[in-house]
Amino acid sequence: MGIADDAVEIRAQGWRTLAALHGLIETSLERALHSGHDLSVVEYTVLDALSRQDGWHMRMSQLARAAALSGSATTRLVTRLEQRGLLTRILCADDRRGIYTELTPAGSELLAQTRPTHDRVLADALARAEATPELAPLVDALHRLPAAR
Amino acid sequence: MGIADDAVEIRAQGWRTLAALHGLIETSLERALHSGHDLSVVEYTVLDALSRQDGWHMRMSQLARAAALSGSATTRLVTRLEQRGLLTRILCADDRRGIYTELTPAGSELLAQTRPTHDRVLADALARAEATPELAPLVDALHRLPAAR
DNA sequence: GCGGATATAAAGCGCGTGCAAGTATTTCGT
DNA sequence: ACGAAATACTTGCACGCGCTTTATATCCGC
Repeated sequence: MGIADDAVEIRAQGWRTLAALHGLIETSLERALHSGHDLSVVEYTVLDALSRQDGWHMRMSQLARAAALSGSATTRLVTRLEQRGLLTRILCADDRRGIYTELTPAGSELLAQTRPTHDRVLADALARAEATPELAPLVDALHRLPAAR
Repeated sequence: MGIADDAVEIRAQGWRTLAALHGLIETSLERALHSGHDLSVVEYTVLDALSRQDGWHMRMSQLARAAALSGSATTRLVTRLEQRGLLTRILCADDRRGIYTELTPAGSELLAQTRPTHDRVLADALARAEATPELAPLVDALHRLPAAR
């Protein structure tokens, strides 16, 4: 086994760890948000991304990138949230192909109610991951991430 | 904003980064494996996990954990792969409630054919991620992960 | 032995996803 | 200025997933 093979194995190992941690967190969040606030993780992600734009709007395609979703999934997700009155579609004047989305007051409120749950469950999931030998190093790295920017 | 709020924000930021990187890799792999070898990422993960046990078998529940899947999904996944002749169910002698799964020669062969694609696409996705400012630090951390064990 | 817990299967249900095809609108080449 | 190519979003379709229920076989403590 040469150096190149090692590199391949290291990447694969890293990816497996990443996937495992992601799965753990996602499952925890999914259950908590769904049962407590009728929101899926992607839905929360979208609302959160919109709120982070603070008063400004986002295009569907930007939203798709932010949530790592396909175009079609984004359309339906936005439709879903729009019908629940959590956001609004705004046709854009300068490029009439584009559609902006914006949080409604109801959307902001639901997000505010949900955020504590989200943060608590996230902290909890990370703590559990840290107690798992295979995942601990990644969790550590994650905590140190902002310093590296 | 106090120290506690900072910690919450750091966790959320880390989770967003993790999710973004995971999504990028998963989408790349999904497309490549599906179009090139008729395998989904989960299916590949399962075959890979089985091969890594090297001659030994895995229980359904272990498989479920390894692939971050629910019980029902695992049953169907194994059934699917079994019908394609890639693995076999083996009733276990010592605990006859349990069912072991084992790669067939055909499964090993398909895995061997698929692995190069998998590794290439993974390397490629990581390279693209490293070129993205927000993701680069995490990718770095991932590379350094094995050293931290 | 007997009863409660555990491991898996199978089937039904609703749901969200990606892909491919379709429509509208803008941009570009000449 | 006109048609082709590119872009933004939508819709039809098939598929896999999670959850729940029903069923079966097996193990373990008492």
